[in-house]
Amino acid sequence: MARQHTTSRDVAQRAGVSRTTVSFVLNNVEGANISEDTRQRVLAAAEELGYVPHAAAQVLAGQRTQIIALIFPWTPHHLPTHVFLLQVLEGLLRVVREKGLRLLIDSPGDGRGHRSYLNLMRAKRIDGLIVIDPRSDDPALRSLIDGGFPLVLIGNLPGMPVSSVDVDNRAAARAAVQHLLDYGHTRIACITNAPLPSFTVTEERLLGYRDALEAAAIPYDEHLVRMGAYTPESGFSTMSSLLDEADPLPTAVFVASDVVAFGAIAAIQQRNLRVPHDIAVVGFDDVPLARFMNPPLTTVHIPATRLGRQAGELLYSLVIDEAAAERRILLDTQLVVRSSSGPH
Amino acid sequence: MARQHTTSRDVAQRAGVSRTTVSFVLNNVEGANISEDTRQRVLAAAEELGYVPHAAAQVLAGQRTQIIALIFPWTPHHLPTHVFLLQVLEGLLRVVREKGLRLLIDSPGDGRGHRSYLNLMRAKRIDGLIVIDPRSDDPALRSLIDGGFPLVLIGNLPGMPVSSVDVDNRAAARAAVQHLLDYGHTRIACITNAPLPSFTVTEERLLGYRDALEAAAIPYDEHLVRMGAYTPESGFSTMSSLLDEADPLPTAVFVASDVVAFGAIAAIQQRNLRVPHDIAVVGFDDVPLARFMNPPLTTVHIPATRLGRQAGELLYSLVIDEAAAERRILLDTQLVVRSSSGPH
DNA sequence: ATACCGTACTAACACGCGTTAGTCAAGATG
DNA sequence: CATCTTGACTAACGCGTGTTAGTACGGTAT
Repeated sequence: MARQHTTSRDVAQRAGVSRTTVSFVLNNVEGANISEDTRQRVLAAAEELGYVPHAAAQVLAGQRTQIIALIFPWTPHHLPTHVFLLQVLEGLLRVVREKGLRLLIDSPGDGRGHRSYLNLMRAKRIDGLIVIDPRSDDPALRSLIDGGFPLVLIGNLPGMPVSSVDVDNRAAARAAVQHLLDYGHTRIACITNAPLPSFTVTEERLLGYRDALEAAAIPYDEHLVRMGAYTPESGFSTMSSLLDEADPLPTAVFVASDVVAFGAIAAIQQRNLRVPHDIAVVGFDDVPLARFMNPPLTTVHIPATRLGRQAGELLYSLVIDEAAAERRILLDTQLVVRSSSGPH
Repeated sequence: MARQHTTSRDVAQRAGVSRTTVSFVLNNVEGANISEDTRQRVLAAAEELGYVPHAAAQVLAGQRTQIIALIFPWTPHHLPTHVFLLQVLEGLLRVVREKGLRLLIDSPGDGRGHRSYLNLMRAKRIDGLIVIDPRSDDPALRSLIDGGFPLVLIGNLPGMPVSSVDVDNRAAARAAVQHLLDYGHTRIACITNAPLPSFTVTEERLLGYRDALEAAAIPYDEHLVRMGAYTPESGFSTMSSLLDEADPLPTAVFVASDVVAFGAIAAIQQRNLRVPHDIAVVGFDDVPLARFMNPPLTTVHIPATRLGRQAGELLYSLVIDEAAAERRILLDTQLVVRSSSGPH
């Protein structure tokens, strides 16, 4: 069996040169003087033997791993509805491919010790990582930042010296609610996501909601604010409870996440209320399916693919240039008006 | 700066023992006789120094990489609508976590040479891999199989000696169409996915469609069969063309993929036709959002999460036990009847 | 008294690569 | 002629681990 890894020694032997020469040739080392003749001999030998350098050996000899990691906060259970991840992957995989890297994915989970994604860096398994929706109380993140590891956030972590790519969630949410105000709505409910205190994203969107109301001099009514949990099911149930309990009913709802909005719309329609006629709905994310819903969903477009791409490129620059300074990039959002929202 | 990796030598020095002893202690080597006293000293030293073994060095010394890869055939561009991937990830990440592995993801793309996922194995970067929707004309797959690398398919590759986890797409599609026949429909259109000849999945679903028609003695009408492309957009446009050209209109459509069905439904509704009243729709996949559509989508449930889990466990057994025989696992599907289908 | 044996360790090798510091011959220079 | 450069290579080290083959030694059996 050819179960034996062919090593650079095999190539050297076949080409009748030393292992060093093989290394020089295959890595196109600048200062090395290799005659064109032997160069070709080495290349031919490597080709014939199907030589592929042993990754671990290269790493150990001081090279980079050529692997970066993407860490996302969603547990496996919640994953299937997080289309956002796919969009980020689209952008990120493009960069990864361009740069000849590989991508490892993981979620922090409860992963203490060995399982922690912090160990990915400590064990030098990866060159750097991207963390989506970082939690401010994550100790692993602190260690990474303190350790000076190449790290890019998708989201933000106020006050920490770390590179990030993000959107202005607060302003975007405010614009979405403003859109409803412009339509004449004054009784506007809000379904945001789980109140994990350290997830800044949902909090910011809630703040944007309050900003808009405040600017319109509409008092904040906590009975109109509910917490979903990233899933359409949670949208369905929280909207249902809202319809049960709110009196009078809201005439519009701002839902801080499209997939949750899908569930909310289903709940509204199940009661034979019509969207947007009886209740207008605005979502957040502009998931690919949003425009194919019935009715097509008015929502805030987040350039998720570009977030992924920019994060990848930023991380790459950090990996290549260790002295690179931290950078914070803010991408634009855009309100996409479709048919789920309308005049009061 | 503590930019220096702490090695097992450091631990040895601090505990006042040899590096070998450190290795014995930390790996709980069976035959080694280590006194409880020094054992504790070593453990303490490792803890104090925050020692984490260098992954590459471990691999080079003959250990496994503890990394497996998931290869999926969708280009970045098509990724965002492939919720199926997220579902598979849900199951797979669970296994990966249980076994203490890491997961690397990639798509074959056009990746020749260095970029090919084949090189992941050749460079010994991973211990094994899972390939979704394998193409029979993929040369990398052949090499992997011939090379005896640990490999599990999600999907199938008839006639190849390789482990796989799959569902019976043909039977499931047949059941879905039979459901429409039972409702009294006789003019049933079909929207399946791109006719890449080597993707067996879509072909099988089309065959199931034909099986059902044939059993009901309904002639196959190629004008009622269209090719989508995995996206809601493609569902929208193919359905639109079907509505333009088919005469008389079909009273039901079998769409071989939920996300495409969403687009198709949008196209139907845009013409002020009603689902299921004017045209009944049955999808395939039972994506998490299917039951929250308007109307809720009748579809074939695929246990995608379990596909991921089983594939992971199967792969793990192949990695651990090199002599393990190939296995083919077939999971059950189930028709989920909701409101997008109804009587003629 | 000598051979033996289990306990508690350690020296040294191998894994496969990148790379630094050479070697050696041929030609150029003083 | 002696010295220096240059071209074309190679011997040998280090990366950090796992592991095999040993060493030293106190205590038993013969």
